[in-house]
Amino acid sequence: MITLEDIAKQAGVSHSTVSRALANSPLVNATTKAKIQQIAIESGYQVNQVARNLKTRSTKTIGLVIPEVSNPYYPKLIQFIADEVRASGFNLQLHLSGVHQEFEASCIASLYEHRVDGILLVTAENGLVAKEQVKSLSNSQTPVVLMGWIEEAEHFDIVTGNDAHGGSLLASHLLSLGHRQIAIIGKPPHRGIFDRIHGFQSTLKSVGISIQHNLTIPNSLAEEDQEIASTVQFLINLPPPPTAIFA
Amino acid sequence: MITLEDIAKQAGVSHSTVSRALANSPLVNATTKAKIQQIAIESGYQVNQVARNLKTRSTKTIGLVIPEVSNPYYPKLIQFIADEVRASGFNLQLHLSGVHQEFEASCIASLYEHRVDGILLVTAENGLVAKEQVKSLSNSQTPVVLMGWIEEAEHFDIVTGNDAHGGSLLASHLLSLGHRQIAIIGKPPHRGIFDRIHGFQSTLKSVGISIQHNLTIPNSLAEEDQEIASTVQFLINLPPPPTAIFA
DNA sequence: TTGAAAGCGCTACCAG
DNA sequence: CTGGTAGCGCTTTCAA
Repeated sequence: MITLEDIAKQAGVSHSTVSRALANSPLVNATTKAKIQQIAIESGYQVNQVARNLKTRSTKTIGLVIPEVSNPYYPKLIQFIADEVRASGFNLQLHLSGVHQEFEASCIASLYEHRVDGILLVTAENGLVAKEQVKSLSNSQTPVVLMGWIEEAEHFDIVTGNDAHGGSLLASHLLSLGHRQIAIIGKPPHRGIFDRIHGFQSTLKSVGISIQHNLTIPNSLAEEDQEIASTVQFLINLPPPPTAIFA
Repeated sequence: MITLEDIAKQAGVSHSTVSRALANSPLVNATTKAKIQQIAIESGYQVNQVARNLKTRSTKTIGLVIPEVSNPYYPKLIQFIADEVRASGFNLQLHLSGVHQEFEASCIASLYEHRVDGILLVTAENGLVAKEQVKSLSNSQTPVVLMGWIEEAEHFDIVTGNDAHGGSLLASHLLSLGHRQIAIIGKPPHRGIFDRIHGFQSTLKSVGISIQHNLTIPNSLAEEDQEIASTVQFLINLPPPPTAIFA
């Protein structure tokens, strides 16, 4: 492995000068700089980021913890994050925390040990599993941002959708169109949907519309496309049928 | 950031001893060791892998270069690799080289700079873009394994499917079933399929069956499901129709 | 069983 | 403009 020292010898200067030259510092004589850079290229020198990271106390890498990758939502997220990270001149350390986030804690530990400059932690149905770790990390220097479903946001930095508000907006929209007989398909399989339905229903209630249970179809009856089709059929055949369906 | 030295002070020993104790070395007095480990846990010490990597000249991480992640094949690959890497106690540094592998070279450079212990390079339709880099890497200490389509394997370590042989096997199978009128759907959009068709056709030829061009449907006519359906319809209506379709 | 010391390759300070 | 030197935090000899 070729080092700064090797180049220094070849160029007849000190390794400090080489370091400066390769960082394109204006403190180096232009001729010397050119010569050094030339030698560096010819010899195929590649800086040792490990040493640099140790010295500068920064790794220019961010850690991404994501449950899995078979759910197509995650690859999309990874793609976006990876592009952004590269564009900013950072690196990505990827850890899969497992479908049930069973490795979440060890992923975080490993990333901290590698002194990544920041952690992006994507949670899933189980919420934030390694809560204590994240807490102690935020007390340290490492910034952590959570994405996904988090039960209690506490003092964490977090990016998530406001599902309840979304549901509420939907309800307002339908109400403004004059709908009063509104069916609901889908029972909460996980938090986000629960919140959406909850927001939807409470807005309905707030204007005095009571939830009609015969119009509320639990999710278990509407998992497959086919079942959804027949569920819709059933709703339409009701006397009177709903004028709108929230699904 | 808490270091070995901090723990050493607290325990009243030297940092060398702490290092040994945390590595569970038998050279350390059992009582001291227990005490040190206790302090380490209480203080929340986490080893600095950057420093360790510099000293040991090994990073326990492998670099994965993959074109993109929207093609569902790649997430599957990532999942598998990530699991294996973790199971072996390694870390994963992920780089997306871009749909057309436009970043392949810089990905490899970055991984080398980080002194990863090995690189897994997945190529796509463009083949191996950063050929020179890989060559010089294999001359260095960093092992590189290529996956995907590679035009010339040269001296690289490579894992790939034998598409031509696969096509040939398919042909033999159909022949053994007595088929002689065999249609082919799909023109090569990329190398693998080209090879498969080629292997298929040469096996056909080798037993004296000439390729019937009216039975060979170019891919451009069969990209969408719908078009494939009508293509099949067309083939079946031929006088005489093929008895088998290779698609 | 322990500590002192060297050194991984780099950056950055301080003199000159 | 340049070199010497210190030191990032760790592992690993070498002596004691």
